Amino acid sequence: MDSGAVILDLNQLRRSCASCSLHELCLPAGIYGDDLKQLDTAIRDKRALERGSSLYRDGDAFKALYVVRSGSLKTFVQNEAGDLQILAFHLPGEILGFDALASNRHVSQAEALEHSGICELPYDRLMQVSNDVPALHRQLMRVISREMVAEHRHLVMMGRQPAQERLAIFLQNLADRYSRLNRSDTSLTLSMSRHDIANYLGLAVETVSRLFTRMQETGVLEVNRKSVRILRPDLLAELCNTQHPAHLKRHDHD
Amino acid sequence: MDSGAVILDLNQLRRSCASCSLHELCLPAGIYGDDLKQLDTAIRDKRALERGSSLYRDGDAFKALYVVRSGSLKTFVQNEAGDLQILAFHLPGEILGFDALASNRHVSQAEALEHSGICELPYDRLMQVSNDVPALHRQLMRVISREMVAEHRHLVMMGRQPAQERLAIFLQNLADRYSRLNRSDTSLTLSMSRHDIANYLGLAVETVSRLFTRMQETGVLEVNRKSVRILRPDLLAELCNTQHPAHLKRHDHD
DNA sequence: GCATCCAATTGACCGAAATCAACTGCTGCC
DNA sequence: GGCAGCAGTTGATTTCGGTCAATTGGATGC
Repeated sequence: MDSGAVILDLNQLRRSCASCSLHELCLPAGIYGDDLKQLDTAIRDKRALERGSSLYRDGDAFKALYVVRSGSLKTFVQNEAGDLQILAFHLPGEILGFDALASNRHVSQAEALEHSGICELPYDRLMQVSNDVPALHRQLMRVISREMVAEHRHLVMMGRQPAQERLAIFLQNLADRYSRLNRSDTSLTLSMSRHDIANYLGLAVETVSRLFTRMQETGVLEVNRKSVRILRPDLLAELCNTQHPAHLKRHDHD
Repeated sequence: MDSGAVILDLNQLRRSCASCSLHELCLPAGIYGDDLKQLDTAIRDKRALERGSSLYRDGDAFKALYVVRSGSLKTFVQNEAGDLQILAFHLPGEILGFDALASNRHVSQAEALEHSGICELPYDRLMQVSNDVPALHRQLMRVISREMVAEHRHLVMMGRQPAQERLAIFLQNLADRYSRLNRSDTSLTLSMSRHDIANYLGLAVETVSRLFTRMQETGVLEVNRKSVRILRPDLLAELCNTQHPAHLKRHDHD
């Protein structure tokens, strides 16, 4: 209400990249000194996003890339027939919006899974800065490439893995990313619904629910609604790689 | 054998971007005049690739991006457990190798499906040129983004679509790309095996075979080994979008 | 505090596609 | 020319995960 609150909010949001705790995980990785200061000028802060509200939608004009500063989001596409596919869940430090580079329109939607803070990187500013800072361009490409590689993993999972492995891989991947954020990698708080998990994994909600139960019964997890504790990381790792049918494996290559 | 043959071969391969028939579909799209000449200096020609031989493999150091000039390739990943997933089939004008930008190593393999010609774009030269030609950077990002969007479509297919739709979508997509190359979009010559198609679609070979038979029986296709004629494009389009279960559709978004 | 609503779980049943198996027919090689 | 070997097809059977249905239980609101 009063201007004090506004200033406080701005202080919280307006922080330079150099002092941001996500520094090493975010776009600035590998960019230093004056270059980093210049990058700072390209970053516009963005108000917080409430759970369920959208950062961008399918068809929106491309204006900026976005970095998750806090909270989490999901991105998804919908085809003409209306089927919805979740592409990814995004944790702090991760960059969204690359889908729009091709056509200057977003072809997916990004929605907050919880109260989240976002840094906005207006694309034209970013391009201006990267004229002076060649490293920025390379870093941007690296980040996109990283995202492509992650998508490849998703694709392998969807094409080849049975249900239990999918969930195991999903949980392990989340745990890995949590630990990179210096959070516990054995005690996860899932910000997405079972429905979202199921959709992301290409499974039915019921299957995901049953798998959670089964993994709890076998002592791998302790599940309590959104909170998942990994009791046996070793067993979870095993579940990620059980043997499956031969025809899916490498054929004659090599 | 004689030097005449060598010169002919070089003539065929060493052609500037400006005169290349793939011009408008390839990296040079949107780059003109002197900029295009400069881009030309970054392009090293590459010998032809025989069917079954690899352009790069998992673990290879990243040196260059590659453009398919003629023929076709498949790219695939293999996880630790050995399951292989084909990521894409690449037709003339398409660019490969972006997966290596993230880590400076390829994390996938590219293999020729038939005798193919390749343009090599050494990455350091490309970066040098793009310092002078800002449009090149943007174009590169656009191309990567386009690839990401294509991967999203693949992901929707894998996660949500039943078998017949997958094959229909695959064929229609191929037909579209053929027509952009000014080839017939009703008469396809599949350079990949049934095995490859099945793997790409996340299905068993037998399922793919049965689907081809069924689509022939219903008069949609005329199939003869590698050659597929689309008799009823309208029916094929319908098959791409039949109705499926409600839980996969959009939930409350909007 | 209680009613409503929706997320999540659990159970029973079903079906699409995988697996297993047999066979056909190219293709290439001696 | 004939045979080996593999790609592809076809059929029978199984199975994993989806669908349908009922129930639980945590939140939210009055």
